[in-house]
Amino acid sequence: MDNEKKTFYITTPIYYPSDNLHVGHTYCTVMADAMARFKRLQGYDVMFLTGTDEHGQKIEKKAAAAGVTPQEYVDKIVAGIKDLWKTMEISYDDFIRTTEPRHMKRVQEIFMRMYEKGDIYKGSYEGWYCTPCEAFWTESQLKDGKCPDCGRPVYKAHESAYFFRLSKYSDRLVELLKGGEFLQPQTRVNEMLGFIDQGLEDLCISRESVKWGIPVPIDENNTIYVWLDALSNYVTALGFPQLDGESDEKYRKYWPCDFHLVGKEIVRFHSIIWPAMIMSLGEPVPKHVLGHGWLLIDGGKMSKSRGNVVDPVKLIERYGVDALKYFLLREYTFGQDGNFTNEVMLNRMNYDLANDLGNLVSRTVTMIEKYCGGIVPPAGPAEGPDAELRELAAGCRSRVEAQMDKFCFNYALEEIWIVIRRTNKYIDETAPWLLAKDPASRDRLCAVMHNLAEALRIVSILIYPFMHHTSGEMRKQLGLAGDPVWADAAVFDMLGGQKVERGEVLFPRLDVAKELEALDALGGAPAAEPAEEYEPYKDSIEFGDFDKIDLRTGKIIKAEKHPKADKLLVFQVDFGSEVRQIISGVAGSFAPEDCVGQNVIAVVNLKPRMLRGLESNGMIIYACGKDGKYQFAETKAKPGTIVG
RNA sequence: GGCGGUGUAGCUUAGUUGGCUAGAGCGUCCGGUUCAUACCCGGAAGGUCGGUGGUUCGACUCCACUCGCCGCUACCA
Repeated sequence: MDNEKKTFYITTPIYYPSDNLHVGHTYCTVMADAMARFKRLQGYDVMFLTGTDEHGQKIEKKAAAAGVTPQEYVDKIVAGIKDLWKTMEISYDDFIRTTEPRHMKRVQEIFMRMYEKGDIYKGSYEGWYCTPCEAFWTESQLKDGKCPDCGRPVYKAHESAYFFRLSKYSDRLVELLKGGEFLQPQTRVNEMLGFIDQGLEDLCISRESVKWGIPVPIDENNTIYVWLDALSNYVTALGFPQLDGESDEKYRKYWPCDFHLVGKEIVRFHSIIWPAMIMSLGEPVPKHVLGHGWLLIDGGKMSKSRGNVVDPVKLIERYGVDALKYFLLREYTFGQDGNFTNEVMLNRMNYDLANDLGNLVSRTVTMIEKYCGGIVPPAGPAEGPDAELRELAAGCRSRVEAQMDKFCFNYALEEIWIVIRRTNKYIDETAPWLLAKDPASRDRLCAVMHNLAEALRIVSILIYPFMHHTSGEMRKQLGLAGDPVWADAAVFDMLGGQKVERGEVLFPRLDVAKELEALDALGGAPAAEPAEEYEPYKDSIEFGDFDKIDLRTGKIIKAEKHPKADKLLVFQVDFGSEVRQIISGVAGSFAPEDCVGQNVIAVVNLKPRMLRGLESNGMIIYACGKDGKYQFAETKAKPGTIVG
């Protein structure tokens, strides 16, 4: 007998537990959860994986600063993350931590397989490293000389390391990306193709300096670097590679993955590096990678230092899991950035949940109690708007499916709300309170009540993947037993004889002005004291190294935009003995005219360098904030003075 | 600078291969109703579909140029 259900494997990224998570992380996980619940309801055998990426230098340093071991440090934060998912009722089937033995030993095995295949070789690495992001960047990737991801300073690091022959897979990756629907949204495909087009460099996959990581099996001085370590989680959690005495049954069952849900900032790793690794292992590549957008606050990225982090726990405490999940899934379009504001959220909760859905349930149950003794009547002959309501409600299921297939949670919910709004209208059209006054319309009144209950029953099934509490509460109030069955959502006239039971208000109406005030007071308060994160000092150097640098004061006597580069300013700097041309990438921070007359400190013995056709002879010293804005290092000394 | 995307009512947005009076939600104004969480229902106002110029019998939909924003990438000594 072959009754095996179709499988569905979906993942979130594994989060980096250096801090607690915010609504942005929650957003991604909520989408994955809704999809997982939806697929289960449809009858799929679902595997929903999330987890944490726990290695790396940043954790090492954070732990040291906190005076605990890295393991203790991550244990604590991971416990917090699991708590959050519990609060959010995220229905993951497995939670993988990269510090678990099941993961670590398999990553080592993966390393060995790739090594033995000749896809990993030893070399030496030099690059720019961003500690907070745990990322190496090539010179060309830096933005204003800083980490292109977080805008913080990077420093040069070099050491012996192992490399993955990423370049070898260029052609196959292009084929994969062009092939169809591997990566969505489509605009990301162009970006990735453009990236590959410029030539893929081999990827450094180990680090000498980081101790907190999985050791390279053949070299105790190296630990495996984040990509190989973290990305592998999607298969190690399933038991791949198969190890002695352990089962890889799940791998054989669920791989290749149906959907890797990731933020747009890590699309590249998931659509280039990860498939290349899988290709190297000779295994089938994942079916889809989906890059979602970010939740922005006031148009900017959510970040601790900006003090605009939204704490999901506080929102849940105040409004409930379902309301928050509904808002996140309804308001934003998959793949696009969305602006998060408390006001938009509160309005959504009021209009859609309290006014439309909550109130509809309330008025329906009340009327059935009042007019029908609390018992849902059987179906009656259809008349007036009945047919339209039935058709709309019963047909909604397939429309929801169509939207969910495209990960369009917002449109799926919109489809459901069309039914809800139509049902509200149906009450007005049929005016049960008038029917109730005339004994002759008794049958019609019952038929109307039946239809209302039916519409709500269907809605209770349709919203289950998104708001299972609300679904349950609705079903309780409608006197429905058992879990929702997806097939039942396409059928009308199932009810008759159930005892309804008026319950609590599903979603209380919120006083928006009052709530806004309360939320502000809760600590959304901007940057009261944005826990300033300072960069760790670089490794110490010999005095001799420092003494090689010749620093002098100078005065800018002329400043203009570089004609062929939008980020560069071309300065003429008077050093007393001579006037030199120095170019800096600070066009984003200063208007040229404001720079004239500015005293500066500059390195004067740097080798001259051509920048877009103009020579730069030296380097001006700036202070650079985390916002990427530069400030001059002030001096009052006269031009030409030695700084040291 | 290169490549890609995007710009539709106050806000968020729908608009398959070009075709009747460009849809929807929220907001605004007017009206209706009372079963309900001062909710719900109806109606109206509001868009020269970023700008200019083309192709076409006809363009929000195609082409060119242009402006704004966004992403990837490059210059940042």
